[in-house]
Amino acid sequence: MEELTKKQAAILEYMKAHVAEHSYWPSIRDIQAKFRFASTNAVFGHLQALERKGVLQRIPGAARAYKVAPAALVEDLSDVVIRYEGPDENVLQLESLNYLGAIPAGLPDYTESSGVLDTVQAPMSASARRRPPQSFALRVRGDSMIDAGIDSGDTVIIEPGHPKNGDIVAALIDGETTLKRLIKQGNKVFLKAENKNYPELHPVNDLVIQGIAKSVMKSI
Amino acid sequence: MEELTKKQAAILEYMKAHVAEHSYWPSIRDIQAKFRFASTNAVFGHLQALERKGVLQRIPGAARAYKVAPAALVEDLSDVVIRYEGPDENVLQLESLNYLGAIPAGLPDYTESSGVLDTVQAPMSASARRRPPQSFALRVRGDSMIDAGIDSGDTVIIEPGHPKNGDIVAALIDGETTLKRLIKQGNKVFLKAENKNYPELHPVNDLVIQGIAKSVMKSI
DNA sequence: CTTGACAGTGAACAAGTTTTCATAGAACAT
DNA sequence: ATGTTCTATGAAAACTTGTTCACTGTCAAG
Repeated sequence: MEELTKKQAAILEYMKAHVAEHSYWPSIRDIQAKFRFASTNAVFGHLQALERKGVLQRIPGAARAYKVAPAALVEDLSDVVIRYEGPDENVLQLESLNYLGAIPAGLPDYTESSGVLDTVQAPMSASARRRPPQSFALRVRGDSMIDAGIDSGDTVIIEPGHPKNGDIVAALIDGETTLKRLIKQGNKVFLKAENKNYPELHPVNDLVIQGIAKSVMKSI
Repeated sequence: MEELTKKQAAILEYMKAHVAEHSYWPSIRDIQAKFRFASTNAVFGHLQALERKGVLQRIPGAARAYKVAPAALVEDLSDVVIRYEGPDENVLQLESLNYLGAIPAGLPDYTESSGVLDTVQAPMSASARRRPPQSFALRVRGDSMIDAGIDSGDTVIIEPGHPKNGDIVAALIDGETTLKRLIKQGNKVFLKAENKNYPELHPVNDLVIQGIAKSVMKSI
């Protein structure tokens, strides 16, 4: 995906933050004011660029109406990836859920991960972080991760990034998204189901990591 | 809280559904079209009513710009509530986190609760539901709910609604939000910590329920 | 040294939207 | 009977907002 310029990224961030805080999108003039542009057209150009680069969708003619694109998450896994050979019977069946459109703003850095959602209202929660916008949610079907505390019906929040050995990842296998633990032994990569009944390691090739599972969400 | 008329409720529902599906608010004309009004003013009147009744906040003059009121959730618990007498040592300390502004859509009904987030990308997940916009998230501090699988550091998603006996609720006690199980015995109401070490029931008065805990979110 | 992407100004237009005004029937309580 | 609330129409006013046009400048790549 095409890279965003600094200004473009800043504007996109501002827009998301605005939605998060106010629950509605800023107008072009709102953005103009925020960035001290002398012309609305400066903003207009950036919005065009953001749309061209696929990260923002505008609704022509409509006021304060946008969508953030579902974010392409294909990582390069560099040295790791080989080829995938055949379907996996024990894969988790996952439905694709859209991650919540707007992520509340607050602190600018979300490089370090662990927290949840984000803070806006409480000043004391200044240490909270937010998810990168490309995060998405998956609803789990199947029991292959029950030993990791992830049950069928749970929703898993996936974030982009380079997975480390041992991470639980969402991987695209045979056109389907699966959730498993990533195991690296020597120069081989395996996907491991966290279920005593399926103890085997599955060697994989052509692995496309969609993101790293950061948190589970369970209904009470 | 003042009751909504059927039409008002329907319009509010539609608006929420629209935000959920498109990530931006409908215009008055959108609503007019949806309900087959011959005049925009029909909608306008309803919006005024919704604002007057405190469930919707309009931003005067701005297009497609609304907020849903932080849900006047002061339930009537009618026969139930008495008075609160003194601080509770075992309350959960919670930080207030903002719930994600926009919820992806799909189906229009979210009266029945249980699921998580929602679907947009996958057609197969048509059965998924979404949260009411007034939902919010709380980060848990303390261990008084560990027996319910809610640990310190977890994030709990709270939804508005009338709690049933046995529900885990977020309640405002002494100015602080606490998370406990709601127990109704006869005409008395108690808040119960889910921790073997604190087995007592705490009778409460002046109980303000902020919402019902629907799901927990755990970091992996 | 030209080309193209990026960034911006300034003004104006057209369309999208909210808001106001005037008017009125139906249901319902007083 | 009478007022009030809810519902709705129809038209117009007023404002907001996205969009376009013409023009300028910077900077890096080819």
